[in-house]
Amino acid sequence: MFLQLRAEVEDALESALTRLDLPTDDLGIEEPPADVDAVLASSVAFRLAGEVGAPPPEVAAQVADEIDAAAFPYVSTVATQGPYVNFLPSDAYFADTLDAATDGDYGRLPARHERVVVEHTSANPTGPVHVGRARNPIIGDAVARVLDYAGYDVDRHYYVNDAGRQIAVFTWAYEAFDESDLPEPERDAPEYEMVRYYRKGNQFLEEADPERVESAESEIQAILQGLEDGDEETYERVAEVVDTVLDGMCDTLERLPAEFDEFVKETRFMRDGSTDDLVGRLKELDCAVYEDDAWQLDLPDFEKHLVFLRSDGTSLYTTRDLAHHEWKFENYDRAVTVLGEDHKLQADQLSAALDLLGNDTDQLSQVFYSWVNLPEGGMSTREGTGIDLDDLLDEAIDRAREEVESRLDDRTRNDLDEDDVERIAHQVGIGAVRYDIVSKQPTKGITFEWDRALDFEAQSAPYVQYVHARCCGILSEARNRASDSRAVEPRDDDVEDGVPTAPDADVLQEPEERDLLRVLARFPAVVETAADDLQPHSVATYTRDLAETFNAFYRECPVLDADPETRAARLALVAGTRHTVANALDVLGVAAPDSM
RNA sequence: GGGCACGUAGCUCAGUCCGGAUAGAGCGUCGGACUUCUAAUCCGACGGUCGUGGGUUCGAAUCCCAUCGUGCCCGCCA
Repeated sequence: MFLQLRAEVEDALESALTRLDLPTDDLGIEEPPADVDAVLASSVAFRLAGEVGAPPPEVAAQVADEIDAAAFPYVSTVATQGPYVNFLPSDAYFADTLDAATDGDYGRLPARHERVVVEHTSANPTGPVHVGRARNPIIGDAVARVLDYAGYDVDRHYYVNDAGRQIAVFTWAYEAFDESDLPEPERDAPEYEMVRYYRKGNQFLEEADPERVESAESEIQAILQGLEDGDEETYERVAEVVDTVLDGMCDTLERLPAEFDEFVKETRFMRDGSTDDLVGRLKELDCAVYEDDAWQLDLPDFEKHLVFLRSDGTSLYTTRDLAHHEWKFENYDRAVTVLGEDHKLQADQLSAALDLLGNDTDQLSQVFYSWVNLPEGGMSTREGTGIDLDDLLDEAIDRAREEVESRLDDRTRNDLDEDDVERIAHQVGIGAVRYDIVSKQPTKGITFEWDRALDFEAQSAPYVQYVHARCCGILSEARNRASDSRAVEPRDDDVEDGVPTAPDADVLQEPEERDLLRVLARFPAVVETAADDLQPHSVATYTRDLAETFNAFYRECPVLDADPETRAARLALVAGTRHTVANALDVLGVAAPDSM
């Protein structure tokens, strides 16, 4: 509704200014502060005061006079407040909001028939997923979800770096060392078992005798060369390591949840010849130079050259990534990549090179986030420093379970069985971890601290999830009472699952009811903006706003014991809130518990 | 040295891209509210030179310049 109202306000202002013979390039539309009744306002009078030769409040009055509110279904009144022109919503605005929100798909925007690929995580398959990396799947998955809600046709890709030196080291180490030389794995999972070879191999290369290191290096080099030459046996050796570790990592990522439609391997673009083809085209570019026996690009606006072919004739990660991106452009209308801030320069160079190759780089958007560090520094798979994501999630679930159980004791509730407790512990524990990360601007630095990451108070997931549980509680109670009364009186045809299908929004006149409807009305616009800006965290901000507004309604407006007409309308409002909270949390990838 | 990000209440953050109505939350502190549709809730109080200094503007947390602090990057690694 908000989107339509905004369109009406634009229309109203534009035509009014045109009739007054004033410029319409900046309508000054904004959302007024909370204590103003209007849903939208315009500050255009400030700008036009000079031109008109009158003080802003007078200009505002002229503009307001020129608008006929009756011509716009969702505008009831156009009023000035000092220099501002305020647009107040009509009854139809509230009625249609109530109606729209009771749809389970509320917040999903019409299909755009545009294919988007969201690439995220893409962590090297070298070991367990640690918390330092966890921001990528959480933000990436939320970006994919918000685009999905906004009507895009979304695919999620994990780009698998299976051709780099680290993977060659890993493959060598896996084949060279015996399990009896390794420490016990930290968990009974493939990536925890495998990472021991990786760490052992790296340690060996740093500490062993020079001759032994040299012989290891030649084996590693042979693996790299085998991949470059398209040797089938080498691919298989590497794939065994990569696939095993990746499977384990994905089990962890699924817990968030973060799932992928496709795992795109880097070697794919070596095997299908597209990297060779790309190298040929790069050499033809005007800025291509051959220096120090290597082919490089002298990119404008970049200080350093970008090497795309080594002196030994092998390709680099960036070269393959160029082929990878051209492949994305062929198959999708848009490509979004979620990357750590340390990849910023590389991403800019990639973009510049793609542009020179004749691609439309407007199709490519990159979302950057800063690393999660420990108070004592960064996390590293190779060195084994860091908090495993599995441990964080387990701890979160344990703490959530304690919370649920202590509440059970306090309230002597008997409506939850063991399965319920376990389900709630998972939803709340994982939701809290995820919400904590997705609700912040990705560019802000985060230092990991257990107590802060697992704080269930504060502005966290449980606060919002609780609103969903409350809504479900009211609705299920309404159903119970409806089924009790059905024995004596016939079921009302206008009632579905205890919720009236055609409620009368006009009876919702309490300020708390109106405020809630206003917030509900904004949800589709929030989704649209979050998708346009690739900023899912703004949806998290919205969920807090919605939860707070619902809690005020909950305090002031009894639902089940109200008179029948009010009860019906309020039930619809609760149902609408439930869908909105559930969908907003779904955009963030956070579960919405039916009870807590 | 160069580039990019970040700096808002004691702490953690919205708001900044696209300038507008007394800068909003939560935590913590202090004080209140459960015979009521779930108190993981709500209400109140205290708390801010929006890093600093200039500039643009009728108007700046928001735009520009400078400066300080922190992080990241500047490899024939990925």
